[in-house]
Amino acid sequence: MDDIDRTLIGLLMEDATQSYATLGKAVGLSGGAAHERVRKLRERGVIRRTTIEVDQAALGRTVSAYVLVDGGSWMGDSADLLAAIPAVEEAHVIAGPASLLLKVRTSSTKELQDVLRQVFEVHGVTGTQTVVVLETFFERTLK
Amino acid sequence: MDDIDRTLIGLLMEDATQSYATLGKAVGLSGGAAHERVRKLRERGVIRRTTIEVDQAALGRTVSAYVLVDGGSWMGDSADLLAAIPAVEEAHVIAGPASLLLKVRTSSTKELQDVLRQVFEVHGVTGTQTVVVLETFFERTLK
DNA sequence: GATGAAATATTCCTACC
DNA sequence: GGTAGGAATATTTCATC
Repeated sequence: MDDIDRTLIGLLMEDATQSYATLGKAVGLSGGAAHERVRKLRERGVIRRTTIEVDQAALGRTVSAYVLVDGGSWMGDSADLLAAIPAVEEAHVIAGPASLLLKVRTSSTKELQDVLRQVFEVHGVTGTQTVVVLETFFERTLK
Repeated sequence: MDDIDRTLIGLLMEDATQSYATLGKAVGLSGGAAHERVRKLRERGVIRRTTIEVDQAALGRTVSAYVLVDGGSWMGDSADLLAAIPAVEEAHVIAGPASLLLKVRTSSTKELQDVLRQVFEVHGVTGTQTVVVLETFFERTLK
């Protein structure tokens, strides 16, 4: 994991459709060598997968919210139960004012309400506090 | 934007290295037709770009935190000032207990402290409240 | 909009350094 | 680890429906 690997990762994050020949040129290697490095980064799990970035608003998901969850036991199957709610994008155990923090994305505030109801059904949850996003300045992936 | 488009988006989110022939077969179209649909989704901005998903921990970013910012004017150049801090992954204007919510990812708590110092330098910021992530159950992209 | 096929480009082996 | 070359595949364009 050297600077060349890090540069390759940065280039692929910007545009994963580039050819290995182009990538190689950018880091001073042959296409084959660049290909081999990327293959190993994938193999080692540094690169998890190649994916597309989708405009969530274009898919109708216009409501974003963060939900602080009180009392949810962070053991057992909480993670699975939360993962089973399709609108929950992230779930973290936190140090601070609550046990869990969720990021939720829905197509309406009504659907958000449904999600909160489902969260309440997770064992041990005693309360939620919801922070609704009014405007997103940016959501980016770090290099 | 029909069900076929939505299926194509879902398939590409899972694996954007699939050939158009494979994608076409999965939705009952020829490779050329699948290609044309994906091209239009890109053109219309529904698909923003093709990128890689990176294991942040493998890059040394092991500390994640959410920062509630009080008093930050959400007008003017706040967005630009926050975007200039490389560790800030997301910045949202929120309705609730604070003006802004940031997601921050750093390689140490010391670096997190530096970031908080930089946030304080943004015009109008009167206070911050930081929620440190202890464990991430999941971070996924919604279909 | 979709198809099928031709032209072009990329990926992915293999052999070698 | 890297290079180089070539066979196998994929992308992209285009005429046609």
